[in-house]
Amino acid sequence: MANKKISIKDIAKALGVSITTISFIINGKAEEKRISKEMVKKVEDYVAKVGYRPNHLAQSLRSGKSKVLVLMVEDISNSFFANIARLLEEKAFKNGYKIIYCSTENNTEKAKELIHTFKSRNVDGFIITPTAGLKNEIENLIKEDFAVILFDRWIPDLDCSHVIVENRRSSFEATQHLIENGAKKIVFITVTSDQTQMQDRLAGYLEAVKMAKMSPYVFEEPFHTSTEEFQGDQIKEYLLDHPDADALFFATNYLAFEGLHAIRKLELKIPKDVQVLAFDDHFFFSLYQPSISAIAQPLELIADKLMEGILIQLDDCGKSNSVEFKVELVNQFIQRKSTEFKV
Amino acid sequence: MANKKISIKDIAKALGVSITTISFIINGKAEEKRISKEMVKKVEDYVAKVGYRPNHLAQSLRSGKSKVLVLMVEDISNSFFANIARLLEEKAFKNGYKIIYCSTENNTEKAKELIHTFKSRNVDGFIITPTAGLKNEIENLIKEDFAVILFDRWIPDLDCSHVIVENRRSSFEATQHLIENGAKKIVFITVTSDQTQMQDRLAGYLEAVKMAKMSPYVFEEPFHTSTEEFQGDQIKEYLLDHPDADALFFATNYLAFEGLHAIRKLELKIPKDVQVLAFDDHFFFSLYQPSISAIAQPLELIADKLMEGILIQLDDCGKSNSVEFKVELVNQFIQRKSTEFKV
DNA sequence: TTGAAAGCGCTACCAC
DNA sequence: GTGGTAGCGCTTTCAA
Repeated sequence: MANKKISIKDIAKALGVSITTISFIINGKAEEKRISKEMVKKVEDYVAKVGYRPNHLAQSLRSGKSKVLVLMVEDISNSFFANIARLLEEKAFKNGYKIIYCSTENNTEKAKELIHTFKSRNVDGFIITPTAGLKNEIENLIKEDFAVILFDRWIPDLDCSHVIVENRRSSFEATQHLIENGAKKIVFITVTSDQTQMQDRLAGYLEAVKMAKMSPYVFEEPFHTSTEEFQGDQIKEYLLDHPDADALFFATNYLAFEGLHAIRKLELKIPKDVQVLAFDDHFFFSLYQPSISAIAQPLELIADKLMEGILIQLDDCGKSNSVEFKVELVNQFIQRKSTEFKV
Repeated sequence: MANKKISIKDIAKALGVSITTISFIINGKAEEKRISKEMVKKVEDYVAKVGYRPNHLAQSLRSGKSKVLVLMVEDISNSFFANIARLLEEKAFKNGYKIIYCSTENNTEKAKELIHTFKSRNVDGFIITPTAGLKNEIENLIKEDFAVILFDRWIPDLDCSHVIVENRRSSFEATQHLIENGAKKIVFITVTSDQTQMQDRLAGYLEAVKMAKMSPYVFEEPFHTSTEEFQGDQIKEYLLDHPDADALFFATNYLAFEGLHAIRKLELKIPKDVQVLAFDDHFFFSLYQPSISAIAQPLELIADKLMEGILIQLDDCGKSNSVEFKVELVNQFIQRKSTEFKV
């Protein structure tokens, strides 16, 4: 059991057979290469007996393929990404691929470094939540015929497969919902970011507000992701300055958590004093009291489409660059107590 | 920019220099090998110009090392693991290592398969939340001189480095806290699992209850992890059968979420009707109303110790097996409103 | 039906 | 100071 490592060569020696033959058998090409049944059996038995495992590294080096996909997300501790990761891994596994994840922490330099590392490890494909700074790297990946697919956001002026959701539309409709509920002053709370999904969510809000001839109120926090402290003091200050705000629309769920802290500190009642709504659902929202309305992204479907999109590229290796795989999925609005119609 | 891939050989040809020399320079051995300054400059300039990147795959194949560590957790979408993952990644990066994660989903077969895959990809070390079924695989990893460190739980009868927390003690003290608050019937809610951390948490509870001459009440759900639905109906049934339960101690935070659902459905008041306490803090607990007391594990420290422990093995390559690195860290009890002293 | 051998890109020993 | 070359373990073409 502790035989350091047994290679194809050792087997060849032990069995007095050539390396080639063994390689064929191991790779299921026995039929094709018309190798005798006895030979196959002999080799297979021996392989099973010594517990031989081919060295993937060497296989990759030789073949240029690795059956490994990389998932690069902004922050793996964000529940949206963590869930996508889990779903993707499952699906990849079924298709014979391994997934390895890593977090870019929205650090373009780190992301570049990671991309180079993985490139030189012959991974077959990349699933990425990109930052704008990654445009060149991604372009190169495509040029060099790696399978690439983006999600959550995409990069303008870059022709690349992606899976996103209807950010603008959902945001628009959700805002209208608040308006129908009687909101007069809706504040959109977001972070500074030029990422497309954030821009689209904002756009949807602005559009709905404009259509209702209301004034827009946008509060923008400095960029951060979910992992920081959720104290919400900045939002609290904003609300103190805008005591007549009667609805808050949070661009992400972690912003909503901060907002809930702020609301609590100010002892505001939801939805009586303020309605609350968030983009991107979280199990938390159904448990909080009152429960929080949210726009739920179709996680399972996103993962499905990502696999589908990347497999297309992986399969027809080479001519893939022409493939158009740009998917925009529908979200589901989940109304809960925080936006209940005011009687 | 789109030069498919440029290898060390191409450089050698272009510069009329030998491969060896280039390899030395690239690997910072120019000094040691006393290579002339001009030569170094010539090569470095060219390397920079063409953007040459060494092929890690080939390096690993040759050297047997990869500077990659694998983090295998039960479920990456569980916030505890996701946070550890993020912290570890950061620390690994600083030490020149890459981390790749994967989820075992508590599936021993899948975990074995993953271990084999990574072994044959020459990863340098494994950081694992093991299941009992993994004992053999882990033993082999150690025999084969991979760096290995376990966390969250460990495997009895297996001599392996690990980083865990004081489960039993924290559980004991937390139970006493409930008793001091006047609880007469404390229910410990857990899942069926022989994992050491779960057993220890249970043991701590039992000990404290026994010492107070109270009867233990343990409700055990079938095993599951955080990703399922949080409806809490089983807990609700249990509580209906035990209407006099006046304190609930949840062995994990996701169980607490289920419990909170149940409590809400039963319209019980926290802490008046039932006190609530959970092992493993979650940002949710400080936001929920009333806020929920919890035993917080020292995430940052866990990640630190894991890196420290695995680096020891990585550094003194070979004789590492004798190293004893078994750490048990102290948790922090965070009292919140859900266990406030009853007046 | 099987085998020899080239070579993926790199490291490192040994020679000059 | 610099270069030739033998592999790391595997796939695959070509030959026998």
